[in-house]
Amino acid sequence: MKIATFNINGIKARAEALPRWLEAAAPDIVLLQEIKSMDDAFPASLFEDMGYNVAVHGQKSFNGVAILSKLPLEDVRRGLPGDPEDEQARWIEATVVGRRALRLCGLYLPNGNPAPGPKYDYKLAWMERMRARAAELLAAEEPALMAGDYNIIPQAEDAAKPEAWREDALFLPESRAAFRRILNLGFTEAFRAREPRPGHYSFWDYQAGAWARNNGIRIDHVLLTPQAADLLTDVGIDKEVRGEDKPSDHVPVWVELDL
DNA sequence: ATGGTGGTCGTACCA
Repeated sequence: MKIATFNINGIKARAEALPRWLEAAAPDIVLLQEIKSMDDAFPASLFEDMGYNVAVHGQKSFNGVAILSKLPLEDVRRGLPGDPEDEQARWIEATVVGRRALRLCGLYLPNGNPAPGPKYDYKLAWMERMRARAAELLAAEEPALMAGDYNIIPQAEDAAKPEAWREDALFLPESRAAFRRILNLGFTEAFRAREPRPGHYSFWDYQAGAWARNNGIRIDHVLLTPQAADLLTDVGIDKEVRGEDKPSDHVPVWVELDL
């Protein structure tokens, strides 16, 4: 079962590129971020016509996450627990059942810039809430994954020019430590586990010819519980998508699970 | 050399 995460940077702007990639890559499940759409404006029928079930947690103009799945989506939950006053749409969960059940968590972690400042405080607080939910997933001792745009460059080798990110919220030591606090609860970072070599990126800025210069960063990640990691057979980044017409600034990152 | 591009909404904000 092929499960992908893809920050599409606006569903309206990606109305051609996203279906094109779905046809080519044929993922079973896709966790989408930055749909920048309200629930009722999301073109669910476009994907339903391609055989996907659709669950949306939308927001006007900003953020927004969704799940496309060829398997039925059960027990859908929207929003990251822990702060009832947080209205930003950055978290969605659902369960799919193959040979066994898999809990899916799709996330769009706050960017946090500029740091320091209130946006950075929000990022760190959000990550602490995520850590609590992550601990619950581990305690269940079942296959589960958390995939999405983490807005975290885990290590220097995950950036073409790490020095350029030294003071950025995506690479600050406190950001990376918060990411490790989640990871070190017992998750497997799927791409790193299967491809330890540097030079693999999932985001290239639209500005300053970043794609042409391969000035990228790896910030889209798939974290697996041990029971999901047992099922991992392959990983990949579909970087060629970045060079096609009207691309997102992110590309799909995927895992293959023997589910 | 502190620029540059893109999406969404609406003439500003976010990344």
